[in-house]
Amino acid sequence: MLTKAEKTKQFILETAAPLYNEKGISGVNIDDVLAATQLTKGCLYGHFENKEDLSGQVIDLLLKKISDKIHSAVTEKKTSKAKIFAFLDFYKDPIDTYISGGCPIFNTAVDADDNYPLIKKKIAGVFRAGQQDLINILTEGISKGEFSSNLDAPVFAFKLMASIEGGIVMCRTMDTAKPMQSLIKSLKAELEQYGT
Amino acid sequence: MLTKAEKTKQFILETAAPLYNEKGISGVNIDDVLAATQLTKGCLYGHFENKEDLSGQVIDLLLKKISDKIHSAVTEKKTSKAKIFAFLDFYKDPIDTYISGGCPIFNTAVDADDNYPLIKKKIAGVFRAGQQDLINILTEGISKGEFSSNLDAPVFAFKLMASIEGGIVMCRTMDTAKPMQSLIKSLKAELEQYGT
DNA sequence: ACACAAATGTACTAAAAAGTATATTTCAAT
DNA sequence: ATTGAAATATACTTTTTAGTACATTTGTGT
Repeated sequence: MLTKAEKTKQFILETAAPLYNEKGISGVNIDDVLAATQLTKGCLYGHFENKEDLSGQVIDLLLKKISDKIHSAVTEKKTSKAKIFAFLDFYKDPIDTYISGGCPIFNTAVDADDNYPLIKKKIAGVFRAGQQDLINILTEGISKGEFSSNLDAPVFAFKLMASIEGGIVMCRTMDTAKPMQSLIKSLKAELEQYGT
Repeated sequence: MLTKAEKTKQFILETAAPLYNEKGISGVNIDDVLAATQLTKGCLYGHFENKEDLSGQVIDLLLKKISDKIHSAVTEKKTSKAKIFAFLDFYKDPIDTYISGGCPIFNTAVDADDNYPLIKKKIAGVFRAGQQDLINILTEGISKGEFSSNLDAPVFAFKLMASIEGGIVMCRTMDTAKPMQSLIKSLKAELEQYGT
């Protein structure tokens, strides 16, 4: 069973997560976290050494949550095509996102670039892992005859991720989900061109 | 002729611009700007009311600079295809960007979302204008017979922007320009499918 | 139920950042 | 060259944010 302290710590992390996703690392301050959790400084600093410690653990949680969620959405499908489609559909609503504030991977990537080299490295790992997952799915699809071998898996995997992530930010800024639907359709159609 | 004060103000804005692009609005503090410009508070506050005023004007400059630069890179080409290619090539080096720190439009978009509604609106305008520019180019290409009328201009324009912007962030995070080259090639090939 | 440790709250200090008052310097018109 | 206004520097105050010391409360094994 989880001890009270462990529960509290987890609660702080979970509560701070959307805050960090919305405001960015340097945009969040301790008082924001205290207000959101309704806890006090003594309590917070009992669980985290300092702000940097808190930030690091919140980012880790954010990245883990979204990665797991995507991974499970994808792996529950059977065919390669269905898996790729599931990945795309995961992002179909860029306004009301899994964690409030957009895609944490991308938000943190922009935030960490030039500022937090350690976190930047983590995100790079997440990007690489994500791309590799997609490459594996596409490659398997090719070897099973689902897709033509003309499909360049690494390039298409990158294109999928880049356009989805870019699309989310654009849609959020313009306050509309519509272009995202069209984008996803277009990417699906692009993949189907390689269908056999 | 520019008065001394106008020159100084411009100098502050130009010097602060890359700082803002790298660190984000809430990541920059006045002392950073003073250090970069080698000026003093008295001078800075002589030209700007407060930090918000400075931030607003810096962001405006960033957006104007990049928009102008892209616009001129595109309009100097003659055919629609060459224009689109010029747009893509503009972003071919995501590491060493026009203004240090990546694409200011995108960086600011992520930064402003959830935090600075006013700036968010400005970026939305920039996105819309950019998309419209691309749509016009594509539509003209269709009417002139350069591209098939099967090409869905708004969707493809959005796809171009989204994937480019997403690609920049991914490349910067992973510290490699290569995927960007492949992405651009792929987008060019995609457009050429509609060639007549 | 008790005791002790773990967890949390309160009230503070320290540090960092923003902003201001005023002195000094520099520029540009006479 | 002189003078007044504009521009800039210096030295401060204020505000905000991070962090700490210690008192109080709460949970848990005996």
